[in-house]
Amino acid sequence: MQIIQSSFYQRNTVVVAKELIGKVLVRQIDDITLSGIINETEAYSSDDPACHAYNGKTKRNASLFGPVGHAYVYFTYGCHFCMNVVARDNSVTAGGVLIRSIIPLEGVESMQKLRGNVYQKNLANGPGKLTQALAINRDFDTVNLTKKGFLFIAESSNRLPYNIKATPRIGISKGQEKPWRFATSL
DNA sequence: CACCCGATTATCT
DNA sequence: GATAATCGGGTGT
Repeated sequence: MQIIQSSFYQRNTVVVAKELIGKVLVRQIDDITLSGIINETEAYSSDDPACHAYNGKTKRNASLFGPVGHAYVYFTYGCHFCMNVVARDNSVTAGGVLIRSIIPLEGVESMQKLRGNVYQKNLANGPGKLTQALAINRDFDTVNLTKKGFLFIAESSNRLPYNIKATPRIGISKGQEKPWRFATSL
């Protein structure tokens, strides 16, 4: 299992979003491993009105301005967490990639318990769902994902996805024209 | 299967 | 006081 280094994230946010498709998100809970293949992402950078960091740094979005390869986790709609990976080049002050969906790989039974026994297809196919399936909460904000620990991202041993589609992003009111959502069905 | 709506809270105006 | 990078359950076709 090869962990992705921070240099991977020190590039244009949109490029990182696209290339994160097919990587493996790993969550280690004590001696249990939960993992899944990332198959849907969205790019948000500070030059984009849809980005949380567009209007400057606040307490909530501070980690988007922090070191690349770390997590940005926020709470929304009163009941859901969403997870981003901080990624940007030097042309912007903040940026991150929203992980929207993973395909469960290891620890499926544990994910089902965390999710309340839903079918595998619906286990982690949404930003709020995957954080619940992996037991990710606000405490994971600023966690370093480039070191082996309880949460990190690794190269996949599976074949690379071949049909990545770029489409407009979901659930936003500004910047809707940018095709910065990436998805694959593997 | 399409559409509608409530939950529930941090953040900003 | 309004809004939000969502979800799941409900209703109606």
